[in-house]
Amino acid sequence: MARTAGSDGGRTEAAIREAAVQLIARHGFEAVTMRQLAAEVGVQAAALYRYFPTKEDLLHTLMREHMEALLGAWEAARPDNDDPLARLTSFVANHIRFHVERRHATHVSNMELRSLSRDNLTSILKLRTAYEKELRTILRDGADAGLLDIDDTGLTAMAIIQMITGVIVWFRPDERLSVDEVTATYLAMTMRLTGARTNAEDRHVRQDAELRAR
Amino acid sequence: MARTAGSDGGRTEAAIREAAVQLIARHGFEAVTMRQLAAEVGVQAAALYRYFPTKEDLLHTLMREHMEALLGAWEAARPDNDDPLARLTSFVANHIRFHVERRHATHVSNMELRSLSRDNLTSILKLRTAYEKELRTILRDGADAGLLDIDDTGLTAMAIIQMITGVIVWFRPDERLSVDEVTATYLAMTMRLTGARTNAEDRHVRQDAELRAR
DNA sequence: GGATTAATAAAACGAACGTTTAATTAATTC
DNA sequence: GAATTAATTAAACGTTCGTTTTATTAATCC
Repeated sequence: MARTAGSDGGRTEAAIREAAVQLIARHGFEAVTMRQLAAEVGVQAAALYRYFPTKEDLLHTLMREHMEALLGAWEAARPDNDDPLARLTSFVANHIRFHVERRHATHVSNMELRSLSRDNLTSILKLRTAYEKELRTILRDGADAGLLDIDDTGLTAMAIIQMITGVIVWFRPDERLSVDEVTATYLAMTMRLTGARTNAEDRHVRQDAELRAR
Repeated sequence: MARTAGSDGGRTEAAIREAAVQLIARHGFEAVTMRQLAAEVGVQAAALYRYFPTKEDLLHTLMREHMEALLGAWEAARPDNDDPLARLTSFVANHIRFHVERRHATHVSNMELRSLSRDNLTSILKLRTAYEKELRTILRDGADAGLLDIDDTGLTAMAIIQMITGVIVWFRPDERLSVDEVTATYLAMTMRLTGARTNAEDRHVRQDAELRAR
C-alpha cells in the first residue's frame, strides 16, 4: 500500500512527537524501538524517517524544543521590575508550573542526555546552563542587596533547582494537592533556604533593634 | 578454550559488579550489552551467565545491594539519643557522604527503575520507601517537639531528599569543595528549610523576649 | 593421582534492531 | 484532467542483541 486517505504531514509529525515523549519517558530512549513508536502513531516504521533522519535526531529535537520552551516561558514570566525577591518568586513558580505541565518531556530532557552524541549534547547543555544562570543571577543580586543570606551562590542555585524539579517525581495532578498549593509550599521553603528577609526572622530582628534603641 | 589459569569465581563476580555499575551509570542499562560488559571484565559473554541468570537480574542485584547498603549505613550512623535535630544532622551528613562515595551506583538505582519487571521493581521501591520514612519520622518528631517548623512533612521530606541527592549531579571530589564543606553547606540549607530553632532566628526570639521582660 | 567440580571459551540460536529501497496511492498544481 | 508532489506501505538489509549449548581446561577432593 501507500499514502492513506486523509493523511497529513503536519498531523503525523505532531503525533510522532507526542508519542515519542510518552514512550521515552516511560521506557527510556534506548528501550523504545522505532517500530514501537510507529505502532503507537499508527504508521509503519519507515514513515518516521520522513520526519526525522535518525532516532537520535528525534530525541535531540524533543530535548531542544523542551529547553527552548522553558527559556521562553521564563522570559514571558520574568517580572519587569528588578526586585530580586519578586524575580525569585516568579522563577520558582514558573519552574514548577512548567515542569508539572510537562512531566514527560522533563523526564526525557533530564534522563536521556547520555544518549546524545557530543555535538547534540553540547547544544542541550548550553541551553540548560543559560537557564541555570538566570537563577544564579537572581541569587547574587539578592545577596548583594542584602535581601538574601546565601553561603554559596552556585551551590544554592543547584540545590534549589534540584528541589523544585523533584516535584515531578512524586506530583500527580489529580491527588491531594493542587499545583498552586505545592508551589506555595515550595516557595516558602525556597525563601527560608535563601534566608529571604520577609518573614518572622526579619520581624524579630527589627523588633530586637527597636527594643534596644529605647 | 576453557577455564583460564588463575581464574576465580569470587574475583570474577566482583569484577562483573564493578564493571556493570560503571558501564550502566555511564551509558544506561539498555545501552550496555552483555558482550560489552564481558569485554570490560575480560571474559566472554557466556561467562556472565554463570553468575547472573539474566541481564535484568544483574541490574536488580546491583540495586538491591545498593539500597540495603544505604539502609545499613544509616542504621550505623543514626545517633543513640533521640534528639530530632541530631538525627536530622546525621541523616543529611550520612546521605551525602554515602551518595558521593557511590555516585555511579546511585545513578543506577535512581535512573534504571524502569528497566525492572514488576516484582523486582516492587522490592526496590519497598527499600526506598523505608529509607524515606526515616526522614519523615525525624521531621515529624522535630515538628512535634517544636524544634522544627514544617508545613507538610511528606512534601518537605521529598524536597530535602531531592536536594541532597542532587549533589551527585555536579559534585566531583577533586574540585573546589571537599565533601565536608559541601555537607556543611547543605546541612545549613536543610536547617533553614525546616526552620530549625538553632540559629539567629532563635537567638533573636529569645533576646526579644528577654528585652520585653525587663 | 584419578575423579569430580568450577570456570571459562567458542560457536551458534532465533529474534529484534535502526535504517534503506522501491513501489504505490492521495492530494495538489496548472 | 494530466503531471507532479507528498505521504505512506511493504519488504528487505546487515548488524547486533540476550541467551543457550557444548566442549575444554584448571583447580579441588579423596
